[in-house]
Amino acid sequence: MPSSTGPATEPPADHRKGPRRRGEELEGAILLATLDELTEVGYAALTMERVAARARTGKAAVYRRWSSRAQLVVDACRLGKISEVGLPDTGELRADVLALLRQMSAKMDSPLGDIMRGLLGEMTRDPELAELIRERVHTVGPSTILIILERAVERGEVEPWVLTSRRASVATDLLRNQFLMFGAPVADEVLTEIVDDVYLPLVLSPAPKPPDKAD
Amino acid sequence: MPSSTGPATEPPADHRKGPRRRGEELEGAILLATLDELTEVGYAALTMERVAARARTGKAAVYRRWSSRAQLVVDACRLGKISEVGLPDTGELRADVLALLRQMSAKMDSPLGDIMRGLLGEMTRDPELAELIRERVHTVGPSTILIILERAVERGEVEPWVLTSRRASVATDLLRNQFLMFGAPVADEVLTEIVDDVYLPLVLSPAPKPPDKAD
Amino acid sequence: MPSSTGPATEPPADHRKGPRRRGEELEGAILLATLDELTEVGYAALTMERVAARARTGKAAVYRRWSSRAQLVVDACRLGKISEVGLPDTGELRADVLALLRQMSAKMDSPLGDIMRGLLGEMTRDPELAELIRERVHTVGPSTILIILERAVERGEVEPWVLTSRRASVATDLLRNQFLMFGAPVADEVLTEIVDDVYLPLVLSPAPKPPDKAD
Amino acid sequence: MPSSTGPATEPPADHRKGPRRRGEELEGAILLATLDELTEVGYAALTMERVAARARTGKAAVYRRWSSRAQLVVDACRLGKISEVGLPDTGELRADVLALLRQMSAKMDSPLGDIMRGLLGEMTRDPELAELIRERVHTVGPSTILIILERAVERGEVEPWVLTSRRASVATDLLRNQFLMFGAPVADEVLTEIVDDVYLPLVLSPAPKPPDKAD
DNA sequence: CTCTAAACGAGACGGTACGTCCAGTCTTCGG
DNA sequence: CCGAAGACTGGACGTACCGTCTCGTTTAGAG
Repeated sequence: MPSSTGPATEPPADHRKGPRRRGEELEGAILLATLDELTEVGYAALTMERVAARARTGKAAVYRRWSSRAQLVVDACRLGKISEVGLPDTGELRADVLALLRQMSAKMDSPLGDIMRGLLGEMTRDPELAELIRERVHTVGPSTILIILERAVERGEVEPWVLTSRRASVATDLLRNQFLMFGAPVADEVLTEIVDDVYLPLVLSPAPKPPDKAD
Repeated sequence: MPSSTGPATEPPADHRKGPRRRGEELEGAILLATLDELTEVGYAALTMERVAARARTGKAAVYRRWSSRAQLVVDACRLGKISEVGLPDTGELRADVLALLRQMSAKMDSPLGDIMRGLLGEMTRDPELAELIRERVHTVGPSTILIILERAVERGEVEPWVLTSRRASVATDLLRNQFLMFGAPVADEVLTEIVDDVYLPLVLSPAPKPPDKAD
Repeated sequence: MPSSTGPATEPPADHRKGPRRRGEELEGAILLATLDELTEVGYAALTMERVAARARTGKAAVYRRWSSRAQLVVDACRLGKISEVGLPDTGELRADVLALLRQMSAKMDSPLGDIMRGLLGEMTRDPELAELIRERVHTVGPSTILIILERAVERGEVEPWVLTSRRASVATDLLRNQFLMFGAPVADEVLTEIVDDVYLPLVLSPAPKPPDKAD
Repeated sequence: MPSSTGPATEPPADHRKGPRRRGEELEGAILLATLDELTEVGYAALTMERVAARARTGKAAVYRRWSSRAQLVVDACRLGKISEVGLPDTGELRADVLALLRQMSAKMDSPLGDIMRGLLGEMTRDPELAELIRERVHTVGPSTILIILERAVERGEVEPWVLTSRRASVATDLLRNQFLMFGAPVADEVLTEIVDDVYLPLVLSPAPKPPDKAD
């Protein structure tokens, strides 16, 4: 409900009369329009043309700021805080991780799921964009789970070396994979399996010893 | 180079003269054209129009068989055995898994990587298609790793319960996630990390005990 | 309503089972389908494809018998007696002619009007077809008005030379022109004008003398 | 030969470089392309696609201005003055009329004949278009013959009431009918028959008296 | 407080591809 | 072996967007 929150601040119906929007005001209007389009028709059907029309501006004003659909959408998500997740803090590692996975799973079942799929497909074309997308996606999980782990370390639940290990992000990585392969919603049973059968055993076990053979 | 292997069997340049292709012959020609397009321009730039032109037929003949780009590409991959991986058999679990991951990683660095990304993005739109894609993708890893595990079980390296555990496919799942998030090629160091730091500890450890609390 | 009169004689729904229709039976089915299409969608939108589908057969079966849409429609009209007009016989020339024009005008306001327009447009392409169409169109007027005139000659209303004069068909020619230029329905006032202001003065006046100058 | 007259003014071969054509310039280019197509392949084979390609523009630019083939062709004819006829002025009614009919007959034997046939078939579908066509066709005859008649009235050859009578346009109406029914070229003998046997007797005779019975 | 340069809105432009429909031709296979 | 049924090649349909561009207008900010 991006734009429905502030109808009073909407621009007048016809901008040929009245003051013309510029700079940040216009940028905001375009991003809002993008969010509306994303929720209504989804990422795949979002076009620059429709976004411009919805924002009551011209395509040039959009292209001047974002050279591709993907970049526009990434920015719109940032504005909409669409991919924000709360930081669980139950005092126990297992509950924290499970809460995080559930939040992520809920996001994936919203329009954000479509968006994530779509953006992943465009990462090949533009390395810069790829970096942007990774940052976005990472805040939905990896960076959060690190904080969760740090607290567990402070509580003594988890040993410090885990924080820099590949094991740290296995839970969110597996959830992401599950979503991409099987779609949303992800069954809660799957989440508990990931936590209890895979993740907790990994982060609670002692440090692995390096393999005998390098290769 | 799908079609370049057999120029002698290629259809004549102009089908207005000469016998008209039908049924399987035509179907094969279309799929070959699809493979050629995939390798030349990639999945994102593949269009029904170009495929039809390249196969020297009309769009209708293509749409009669495949109602969408994605379905066509899935079938073409099947024909081209693009996603086939060999079954490693070194007599040792670690080497087998590492060999599999390396094969998968190589595939992901070929046009198949693009295709995989693109198809994942279209899974939302069509559940039937989603199932097809899952089957395709699963043969590139999950089904193979199960065989590898079974052999390890026979050798006594791994306990049988692992075969039905979520742990079984963690290696390929993490690799897939790594590719989707960070692109190809996947550093060999990452593969060994996945194997030594995550996968082997998981499948070689004793069975997890169920959590104390259900939720 | 060509086909609605005899649903009992309709072919079974699926001809892949059951005996195939051949020869006259199939021919009749195609012509019926053509009439149905003509009344439903009109001449302009009639296609060989739809006719074949409606007759539950293939296009080749249609093309084997009629090499063009126009020829098919001409035959269908013949079957449907669409262009038939009654022969007025009131005992008076003016009333006969007026009755004929009114009949023709009514026909022109039915689907036949569309058909006539359409066929006239295709006469250029095929001289054989042109001849067919002329015959069809001529029975709706010229040939009938000659009979009317013959009776008037017998009654002594009209002099015999008129029968072989260009004047004989002026009434129907003008009506046809009026329809083609201004569409149907043709106002009754126009019909009486044609009769009283043009046609009767022409056929009731004495024979014209040849012009003084040849050119 | 619409476009062949001015190769020097032709647009550059590739409009992707250089300034884009807009407005009237582009409109003119499209109409020229239409005229060229009309003379080369005729009305029936004229397609929006070929016109756009020939004018080196996109289909959208054509559709934006003309929503149908017929409207485009009508405008192109207007530009090409294809249906223009000279105004004969010999000082004698018979010679004037004959000259007009011969001009019209010549036009009908040119591509304009095809065009006229084709457009007549499309009048049913679109009343607005029908009006446009009528205007076009009317300038090729009816409006001209009225001027001829006016002059004859001034010379005393013809009585004034003829100008507002249906008789005035009988010559051109019959010629048009002759063309549509029997095609072009119309034999010169037919033209003289229309003039000497039908038209002159009609316009030179005294005013008709209204019929005794209204119906 | 002008005057200029940039940004804006609107939408036309030259293209590409869409998915559908149809024209005619050719192949297959049933009767 | 004929012919019915239907798949084939080819191409036009009218629409939607792409990313660029032009046009006139509005606005900010420099002088």
